[in-house]
Amino acid sequence: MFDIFHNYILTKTNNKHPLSEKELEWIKSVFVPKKLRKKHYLLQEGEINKFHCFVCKGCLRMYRVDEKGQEHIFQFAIENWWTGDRESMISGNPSKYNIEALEDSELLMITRADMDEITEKIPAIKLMVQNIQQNNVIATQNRIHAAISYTAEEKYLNFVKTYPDIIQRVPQQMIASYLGITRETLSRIRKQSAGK
Amino acid sequence: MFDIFHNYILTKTNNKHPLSEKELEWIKSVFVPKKLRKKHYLLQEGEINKFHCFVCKGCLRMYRVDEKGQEHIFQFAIENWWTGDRESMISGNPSKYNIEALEDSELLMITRADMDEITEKIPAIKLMVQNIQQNNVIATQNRIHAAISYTAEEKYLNFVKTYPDIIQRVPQQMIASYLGITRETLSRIRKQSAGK
DNA sequence: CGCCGAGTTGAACTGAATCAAGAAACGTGG
DNA sequence: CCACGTTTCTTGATTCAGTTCAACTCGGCG
Repeated sequence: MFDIFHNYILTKTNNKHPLSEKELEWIKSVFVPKKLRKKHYLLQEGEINKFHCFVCKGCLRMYRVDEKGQEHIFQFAIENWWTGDRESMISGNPSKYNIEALEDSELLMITRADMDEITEKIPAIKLMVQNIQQNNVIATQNRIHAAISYTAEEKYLNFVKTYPDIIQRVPQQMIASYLGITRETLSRIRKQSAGK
Repeated sequence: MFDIFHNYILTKTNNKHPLSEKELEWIKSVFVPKKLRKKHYLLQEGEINKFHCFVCKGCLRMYRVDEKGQEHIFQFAIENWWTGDRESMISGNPSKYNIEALEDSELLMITRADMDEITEKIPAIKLMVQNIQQNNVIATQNRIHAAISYTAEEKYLNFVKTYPDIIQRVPQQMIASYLGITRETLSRIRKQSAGK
């Protein structure tokens, strides 16, 4: 499991800051491996999110249930993604989100304090975190633009283009939920725009 | 102008890391003051965004124009907010956004490199940046939730609650654009839900 | 004083939601 | 490996929230 993470760090840092033996040991000591079976939960509404979670293997969804009982997916996380409710982690308040494994998954978990410390003290991690934050800013900016500007069809086509690897792994209805449209609408869109 | 910024830093850091004379001087040397008249632009589509901009006074909007000629507002910025197209800054690509002053405004601008440096070397700034990033993560998470879950009315009421100070300063139609609804719909919502 | 941008209101229209019913696809246990 | 139940996807009919188009009001500014 740490091989995957190690590799991820190298990629994120363009091998510019290879990890020393010592640093690697330290990293291994602060991350907690966790296996999560399909349909099991990493976080449930009402709990306080204490960990950043790196996905070595598998697929998860982070979603919220509104007053009408409707589910809304905030994020999918597959290999080499991070998940966790950042709001709960930052504020210390109970989370409004659930994080559920859609496949059997393998994770590496780390507390916020440990993460802050290794980020501060290991150059490779610092670079990695910067890289993640930047990608996140861009992705977020684009997601908001899509949400307020696009039609249902445009939202779907944009998603396919942006996350081709996720399309194949998660049920349609969850894509619909992520996009803020109904599964019926998505089904019709797919039929109608097949081959575009 | 720097008084306002200095105050802002103190607030953001709970006075835990007051700035030394030297630090203040340094800060003054890397920020460039800029006045911008109403309807003038801080950034136009196609330009590369080079600066982080802190708003000391005034009000701006950051928006994008889609293929159909429709404007979509990504952000409003009033006193004590930061603005700028982070995507363009990070990627170095031409921006798809415009930033326009809605009122006569006074800004403090700083290049990314300078910002990175003072963030690294001045503890108060580091704390401030962390604080901003955290607020940003939370605000963003909530905005996405609102965009994919709420009805037009809920979006508006949520906006009023979240940004009561902005409501009074910007035209209705721009609020509508920010929320991803039409000005007519917003007008009807306001009439119908008056007093809620 | 006249014009222009902002906001409102009405009527017609439409994209997407809702409701309902089947058809595939999938996984699990016998 | 098949049979059964469950979940996912599709399709149709209907409804509705929100858009579009158009006309009109209001307030401010030049």
